[in-house]
Amino acid sequence: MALSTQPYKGARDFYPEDKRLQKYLFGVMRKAVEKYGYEEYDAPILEPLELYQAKTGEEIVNEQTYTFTDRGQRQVAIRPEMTPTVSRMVAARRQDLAYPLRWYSIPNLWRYERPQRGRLREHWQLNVDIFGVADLGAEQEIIEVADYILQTFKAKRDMYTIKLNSRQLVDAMTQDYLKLSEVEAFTLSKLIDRMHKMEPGEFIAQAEAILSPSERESGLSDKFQALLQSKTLEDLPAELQQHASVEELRKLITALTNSGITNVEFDITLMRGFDYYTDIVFEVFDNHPENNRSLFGGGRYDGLVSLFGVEPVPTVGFGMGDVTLQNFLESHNLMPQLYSETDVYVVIIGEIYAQAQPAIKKLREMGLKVAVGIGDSKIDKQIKTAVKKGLHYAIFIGENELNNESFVLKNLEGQTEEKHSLERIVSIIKDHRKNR
RNA sequence: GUGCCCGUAGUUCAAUGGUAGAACGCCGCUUUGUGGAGGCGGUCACGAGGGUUCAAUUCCCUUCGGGCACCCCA
Repeated sequence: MALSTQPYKGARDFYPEDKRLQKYLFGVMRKAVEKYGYEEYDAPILEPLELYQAKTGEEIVNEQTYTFTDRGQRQVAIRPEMTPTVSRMVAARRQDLAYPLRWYSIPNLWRYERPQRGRLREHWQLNVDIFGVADLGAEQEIIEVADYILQTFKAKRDMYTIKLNSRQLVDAMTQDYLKLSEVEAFTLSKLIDRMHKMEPGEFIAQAEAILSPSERESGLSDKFQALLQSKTLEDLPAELQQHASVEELRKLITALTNSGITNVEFDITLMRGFDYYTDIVFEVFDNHPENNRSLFGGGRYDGLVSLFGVEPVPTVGFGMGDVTLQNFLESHNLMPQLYSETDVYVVIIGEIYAQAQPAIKKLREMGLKVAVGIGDSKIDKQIKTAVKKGLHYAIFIGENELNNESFVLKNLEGQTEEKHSLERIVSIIKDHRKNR
């Protein structure tokens, strides 16, 4: 029985053309976030399991995290997300760092799931966080950065919507306004998270199941449903309008709108999966009918750093997954044509490989990325190889060329050939590289 | 973990209760200093196991693999 050539379930092989795409995506991300002064960090893919047990969210830790016991009997997890790790790093140097801290990373993360569209077991996720800013300026900047990245990918505003909510508003709603117990409030928040995926009747039935009999009788269910109909902050009941979080959301929406980000809206049903969010949360939704889903999101998590026994550090951040981003870009036709890194293929004619070396070396010294047709004596095969690799140019080097110091430059797309000196060839190819 | 769909050449697909075809690809030849056109030739497949049957790639079951949705989430 031969070995399988398939990659591990839910993980991807990156062939050169795939890696090229990944490099493009990551390159755009890096360039965008660095424009805002964010610095790259990294960390191990393995962490002690208990790092995730405190705040990540029950299901993710218990059922979706890859774990094993190492030879020293330690419980080890393959990181399912980056936020606990970066919080650990900040806590470790809590006193030494220059706040506000602007950090980013593009780690690969693992979750044991059944793969499907937009979700695999291994994915790469841009994590962007700002540490040490307690006021709304942090949310504003983080959302601006998130938006800027999409803009850099040439997305238009009608392609996506940025939805905002506040965990504090949700708490005020469930605990103060509806007077639910903490357990009921938590269960209800998870249910609200799924509201848009359910039939209204089904949703009501499940919501009522959470409430106690006396709560049902006092008409709480109606009150609750009316609440969820709120499409804007102004639709909220007067009692809730007084809550500080409403004013915060209002300020944030105004600030973002003023800076040109007009596709933001309040969404009372937005929850986010992680338990560590403490205040404002946001999520970016794809508006494309074929890919109508959450793309990525984030929010404020002021309590994580202090889990490591140091003074709290207020934090806002988000994580953008590569798989969903790719779906987004494909749905909206925003994927660019990508080319090989290699500039030119040298076709060797005859047994002159050794004699051709100085010319090849010169091409590289003058700045070209040069692949040489070794291993094949036949010219047609060498040309075919270059075409198949998607290169634009081939240079022929044979006895005549070496004697005359004039080389045939073949444009593999236009099927044209010109004879030039090496210097001239290099400048032609460099021009082409610049313009594509 | 639950549900639905699907496993046939390298790839995308087809047909059939009597052991399979195409397209593209690949290899060779078609002027041994020129590819992508055309021509000729060639290469390569029924995921695995069991059952029903005279006979299974086809029907049934199991298993493995893949896809999609749910759960959850990026």
